[in-house]
Amino acid sequence: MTEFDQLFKALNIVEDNLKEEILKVGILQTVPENSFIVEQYKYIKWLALVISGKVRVWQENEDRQILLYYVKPIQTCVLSLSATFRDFKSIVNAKTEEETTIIKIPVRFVSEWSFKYNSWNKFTTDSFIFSYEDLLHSYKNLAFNKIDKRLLDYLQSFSKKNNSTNINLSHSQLAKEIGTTREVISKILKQFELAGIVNLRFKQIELL
Amino acid sequence: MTEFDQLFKALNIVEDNLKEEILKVGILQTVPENSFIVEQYKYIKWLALVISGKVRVWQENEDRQILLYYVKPIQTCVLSLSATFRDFKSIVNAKTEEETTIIKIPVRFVSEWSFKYNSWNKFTTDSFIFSYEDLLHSYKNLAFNKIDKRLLDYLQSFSKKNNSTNINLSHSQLAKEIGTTREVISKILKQFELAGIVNLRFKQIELL
DNA sequence: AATCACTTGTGTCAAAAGGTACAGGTTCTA
DNA sequence: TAGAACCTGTACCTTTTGACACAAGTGATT
Repeated sequence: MTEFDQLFKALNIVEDNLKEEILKVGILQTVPENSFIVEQYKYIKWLALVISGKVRVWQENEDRQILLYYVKPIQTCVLSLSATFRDFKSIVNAKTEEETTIIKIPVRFVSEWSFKYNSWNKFTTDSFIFSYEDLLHSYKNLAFNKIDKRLLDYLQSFSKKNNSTNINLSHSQLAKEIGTTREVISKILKQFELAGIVNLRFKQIELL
Repeated sequence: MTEFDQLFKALNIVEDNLKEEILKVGILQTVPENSFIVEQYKYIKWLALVISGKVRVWQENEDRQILLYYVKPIQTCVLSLSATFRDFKSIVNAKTEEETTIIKIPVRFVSEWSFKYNSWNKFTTDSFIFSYEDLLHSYKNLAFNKIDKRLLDYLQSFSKKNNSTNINLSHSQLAKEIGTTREVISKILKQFELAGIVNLRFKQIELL
């Protein structure tokens, strides 16, 4: 099965015309690790659909940064999507964290198709809805929970997603995801260890 | 001009068929102050479009709450909108803060029209995009800025929206919007006054 | 003018989180 | 095997924010 077929299947694209159009204008591309897919303040020319790999999307200030979400197969970055509807600049950064295969669609087709093809319309709408709720969840989490709770949540959902109780992340990586400093993470993890919640090893955290 | 005509004009609805449909199924309603439009965890049956008045949308925890946004004329609550696309429960609360006139559309039409009518499609898409960026802005603000900066931002944008340097809000109302306590607001406002940024009067803050 | 509900001001203390500094551990590679 | 680069642990201090307590001001109503 080609990458395009995977895409059609995952997005429930049944219209032959749409398939044809996607095959005609879509560009399959494999991007190495640590490459920027979109950069803050730059114009977006393509909508990238991730077929395999992983893309990290975040925003940054002068000194700190905050994770917004990861784009995984088969998804797209909502913020690129929203930019394509307005032919606008990106307000976030997105960078591959592994070798990633994407299908690129020139922006001008994206909004056109959403009115022309039902399945594409559903895909864009669902992307917005899903992402909005995801961001809302993060916002609520940030507003109501202290760092220890947020860290524990992060570890648990990470473990769940990767189907392993071993989390191979350094303290500074965790700090970057959660939006705090390395020392704070180290201290809290130590508390967790004393409380019997985790085992700490070099670059590895085991959830108990 | 009727409320429906106002709506058509504001949303650039030109299709006669769509106008007809809206007139047929839409219900014009005037809601008194402090009424719930949607309640957290309850099913959404109608999409409410605000014609005049003001609706506050927020989320709450056990003890605290956090403002998400206000729905003003002519807008709709994105979260209701997203719920209508999935016929789902509300994850927020929305309550009128003034007497508010709304047009209610039964949910099943909302997604149907978005594929059928270009202007409706544009309206829903724009609502999602606008709201997403709005929420993103709030998220970033919460993540990177301290309370004094957030308070000042709030005051300035409030003043801008209402076209007046006088802000008639009590300290506890401000605390509720920003997600902190009344005392913290009082102290920060006092600092602002000493710094010559504001004048404080009873239930009124003048931005200088 | 007395009362009530609400608002504002402020002092003290505690908790949460961040910043600095430094010691020492692990891994890799030249 | 000696760095270099990165990771972890922790002590100490500061800033930010929140919690509690209480005094006093304002406006409306009776």
